[in-house]
Amino acid sequence: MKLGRSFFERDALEVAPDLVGKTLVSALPGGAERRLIISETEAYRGEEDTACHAHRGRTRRTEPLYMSGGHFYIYLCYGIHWLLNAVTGPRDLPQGVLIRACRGFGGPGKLTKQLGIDGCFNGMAVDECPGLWFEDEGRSVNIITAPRVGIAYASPEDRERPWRFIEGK
DNA sequence: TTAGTGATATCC
DNA sequence: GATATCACTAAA
Repeated sequence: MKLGRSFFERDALEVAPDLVGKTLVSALPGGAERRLIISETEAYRGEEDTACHAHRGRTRRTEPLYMSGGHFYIYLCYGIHWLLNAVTGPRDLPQGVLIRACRGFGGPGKLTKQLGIDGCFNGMAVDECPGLWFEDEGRSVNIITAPRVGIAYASPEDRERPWRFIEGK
């Protein structure tokens, strides 16, 4: 069953662990579908979170984060890698969940490459996007939490927050 | 460990 | 205008 916007209109800290075990589906050119099971996510939570892109306020890049939950936020990192986020929470509260990995794929940049994701999905609604969506296949998994990675610039307390969610066994 | 890559933010 | 930064990856 396809996940609707209401799934994402909750706090990022609820959505991020819920997303682990869900299926990410992309429609490739030519009609094929690629289905991947999400195995790792991270929550970014508002202007108060110094690791969140929005912590310096609203800019053109972070604009999608301020939309209501249920939209994609996709941006180019290091000039090479598209990173996929799902926007969560109410409108005007910049929260999001970074999809870090799926089963069989080790990193956020690899994921988007594998799924053929690029900036053209940025800002699209998850339930109105013809090429990319989430599905709930009734899978339940154990979750392991850990500190987020790659955010050395954040404040010490934000660096330590256990807002990374990994599929356990 | 380090080079590569380019959009974005921030500073003149 | 310029330059510093960056939620990464692959090669060595």
